[in-house]
Amino acid sequence: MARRKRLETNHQRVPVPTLERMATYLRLLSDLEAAKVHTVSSLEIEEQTGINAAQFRKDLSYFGEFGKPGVGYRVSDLHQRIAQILKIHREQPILLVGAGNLGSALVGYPGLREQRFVIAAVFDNNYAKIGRMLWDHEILDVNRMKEVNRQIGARIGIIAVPAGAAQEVAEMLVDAGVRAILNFAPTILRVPPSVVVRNVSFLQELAVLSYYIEQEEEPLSSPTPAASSTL
Amino acid sequence: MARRKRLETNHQRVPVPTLERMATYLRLLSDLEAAKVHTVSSLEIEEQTGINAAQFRKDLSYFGEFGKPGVGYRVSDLHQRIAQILKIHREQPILLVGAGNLGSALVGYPGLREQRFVIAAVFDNNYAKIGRMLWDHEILDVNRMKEVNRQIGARIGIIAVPAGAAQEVAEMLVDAGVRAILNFAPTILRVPPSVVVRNVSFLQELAVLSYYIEQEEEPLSSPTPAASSTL
DNA sequence: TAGATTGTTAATCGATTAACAATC
DNA sequence: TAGATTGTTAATCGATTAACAATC
Repeated sequence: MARRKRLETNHQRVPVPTLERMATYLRLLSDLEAAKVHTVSSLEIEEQTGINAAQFRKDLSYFGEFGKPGVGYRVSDLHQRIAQILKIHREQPILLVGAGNLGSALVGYPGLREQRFVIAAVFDNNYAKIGRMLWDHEILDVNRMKEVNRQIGARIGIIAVPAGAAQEVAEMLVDAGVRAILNFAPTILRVPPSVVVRNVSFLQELAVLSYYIEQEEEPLSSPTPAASSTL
Repeated sequence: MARRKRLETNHQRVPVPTLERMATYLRLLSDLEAAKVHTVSSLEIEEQTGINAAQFRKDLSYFGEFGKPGVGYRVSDLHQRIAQILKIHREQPILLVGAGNLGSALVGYPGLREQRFVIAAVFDNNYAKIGRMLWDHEILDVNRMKEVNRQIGARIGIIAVPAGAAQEVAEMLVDAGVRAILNFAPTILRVPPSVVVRNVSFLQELAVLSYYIEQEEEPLSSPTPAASSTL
């Protein structure tokens, strides 16, 4: 029912799966660059990622022309242009809310910097934590978020708080000017249509994996009724 | 090209998006149960999750009949049956590889237990870490994985190691009997077709979000244009 | 019974892939 | 030039949603 207004002005609406793959290509291209490979073809991309070559070319076609027929793609060019498309060619500041275990792991994750994401401020609502350090960040009071972000101008926020607090935090982030939220809490967030949310839920991922596990009739020691018929 | 043999025998092949949503329904149902709600209709599910009511009913239809026309679904029944479908109705042991920040956050995450996932063993290859404790787990030598898993019989493994080590770890997990892998490393894993992999890549998620950020012509000092037209 | 809501079929929509003319 | 590989159109596939008869 809800006819979502897409926030991008672009040429053509880019499918989300395409964007996800763009990030994959970017990573591969970094590796190739590091390996001093100068040129790739779409078929080589397919071999290395498992993503169909036509799919790759189609994905790129949403953004322009990138290759030379008969030759392929220059690795460094393509890398740079994709980085530009995803807007990670320059530093992107991020607000992190939640200074627990997960928050700590995120701040300490070196991969972020590699892709030019910078955690610019860390917030928590726990007075026992506020004022203490998380790595090289002082943990700030969540209530200072809006004020602090006037300086930073971050457009991306990460929610790493328990499910019960997530909705409230989302609203604070939006109020502070954030337009995109990465949500680690297992809750469905309600935000204005102009704000994009993506959820990272490893519980959900585990549940999906769990489904695929063959139900090996129990390492059944003795009789153990162990209802069998899976049907 | 690669015609993937699906490992499930089931009636009909269940779409992955359906499985992902099943996990969402499960979570919602837990909340409803806690709130002492006894019955839900598909329309109420739509209101609370944003997932189309027809979609919900279609999703369930892959697994059988769950509701009463004119009435709806009994929350507790539905919860239990979905848990059974996803095989999280009983404890599911997991092997965790990588005792770094991320691994630590995972072991310390209380949500896992709530969904009956149990991290049964933690491995690392760093001799400085092996033998030390991560929460209540002794960190074990990766090379003991196969041996240790003979006791545990875990079918699910989590990879929380740097990208460079991920492929090797994946192979060790498979060798140890794991059939499903949750991969946090930013690499594409190559595994036998009988093994399922799901990737959790928050860098990728951030990259996707980043794309959607309006490119506000730099916070260029004074006038603050504050670009409005979302169109 | 009348009203509500299911389960399922059919229609729609969108994403993936194959095929090929254009071009280096 | 001949061979390779692109960018794009058309064909296929699969997932989402609307519609409705069945049924509580």
